[in-house]
Amino acid sequence: MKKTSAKTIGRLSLYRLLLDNLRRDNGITVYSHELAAAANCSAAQVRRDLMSLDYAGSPVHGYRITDLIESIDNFLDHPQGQSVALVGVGNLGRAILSYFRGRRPKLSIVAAFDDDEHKINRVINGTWCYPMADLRKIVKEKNILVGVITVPPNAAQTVADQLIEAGVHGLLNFAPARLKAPPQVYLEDVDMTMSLEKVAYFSRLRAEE
Amino acid sequence: MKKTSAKTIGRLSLYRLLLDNLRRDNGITVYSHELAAAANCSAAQVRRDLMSLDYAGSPVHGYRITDLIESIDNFLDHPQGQSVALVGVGNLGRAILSYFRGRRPKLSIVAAFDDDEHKINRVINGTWCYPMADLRKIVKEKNILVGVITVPPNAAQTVADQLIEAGVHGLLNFAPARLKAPPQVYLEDVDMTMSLEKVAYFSRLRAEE
DNA sequence: TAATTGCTGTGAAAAAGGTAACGCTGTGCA
DNA sequence: TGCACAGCGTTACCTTTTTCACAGCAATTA
Repeated sequence: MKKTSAKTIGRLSLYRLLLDNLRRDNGITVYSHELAAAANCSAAQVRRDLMSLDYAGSPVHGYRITDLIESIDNFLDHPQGQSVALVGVGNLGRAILSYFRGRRPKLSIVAAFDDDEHKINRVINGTWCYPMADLRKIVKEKNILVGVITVPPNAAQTVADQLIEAGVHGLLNFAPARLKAPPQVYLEDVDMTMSLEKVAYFSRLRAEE
Repeated sequence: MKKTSAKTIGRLSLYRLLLDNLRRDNGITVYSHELAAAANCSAAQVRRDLMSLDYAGSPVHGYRITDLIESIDNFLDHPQGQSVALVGVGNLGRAILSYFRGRRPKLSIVAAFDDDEHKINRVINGTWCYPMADLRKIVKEKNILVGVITVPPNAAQTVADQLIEAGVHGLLNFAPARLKAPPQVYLEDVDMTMSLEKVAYFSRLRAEE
């Protein structure tokens, strides 16, 4: 069994989203080129990505939407579901709590953490907010493997260390800082400044033509 | 002159952030391997990325921090500054308005748009919020080249079309949907669901070892 | 002065990622 | 029936991106 690249994993997640939309519109089957058009990529790309799954489409009818979704679910999701913790209940943290609320049945933010007395020990945007001091205990209790970091950049590394020490194996970092983590921890940065500056740069190039 | 890849542009933006931190800590010079350590990449990568700039480091002292920052500024920023519009002042939109507020002098969100009567015609998180009907007029008036989309997914394409029609050449899309845009528009998606699912997948793999 | 050191810039090699092409299969139609 | 077709899975190829390796250079040391 050969391992699947992070890019492919990302696209599988995207395909699932698009397939959910198609199913909602009462679609039954879909061809690779249709999925490709929806995903802004090539049909060959789609077919290649789907090779990671143990589901084969029909050359005649394409892929059965429900079956394909189920295959992606089996591949991406943990059967018992996975719990996520979010640290830093500021503007961005709260927005993300709302954003993910109910989005994926098998992957939900089950605990938020902050230091602010006005935020702790109550429900914020649907999620209970604990004090930072309880982080280790709750992460272990709830068997949390994934941490989302939405604290200011100068606090990000400390928070990451605490999460890792508590047993987390994946971090999604929204703070504009690069974190150090041991190799057994998967680290993904969402750097909005970087993204915006990229868009600004290329929009200038395109506009000049 | 050979064109610079999107990945390199992103890393240049990252280097600038890291260099700003170093300068704040009274650093004078920096070696490629130091910058690489801070950026979680290789020294060769750093040196190659910096080849896009017309600034050369000294083999003995490395790079002068202020000079390097200035070179990146010259390369990435529009000399007169660039204006950005944000559409969709929900939870995420407001968080992003706060997030970017004052972060980059040459790149600022100068207008927000929404349809909600409670949000329009007033300042929200430091930015004036206009009704959607004024989008075309304001974008042209303020010479806005970049649009940030933080509306629900079913409205995203319509908003994108309006922005493009108004003359925008770059879109930063936060909605979980893939947008269609002509080739003269640069399109970047920030897909938080995808990112979280990627982290969840790999955290599971790492934890199993 | 001559040898040594450590880092830069850059060509060459390697790895990763994406595309094109082909054999295969089941269907529709003459 | 037999032929053309359309799309899948897969391999081979090509492009992009990253890493390796080394010449060159200024300071330092002997």
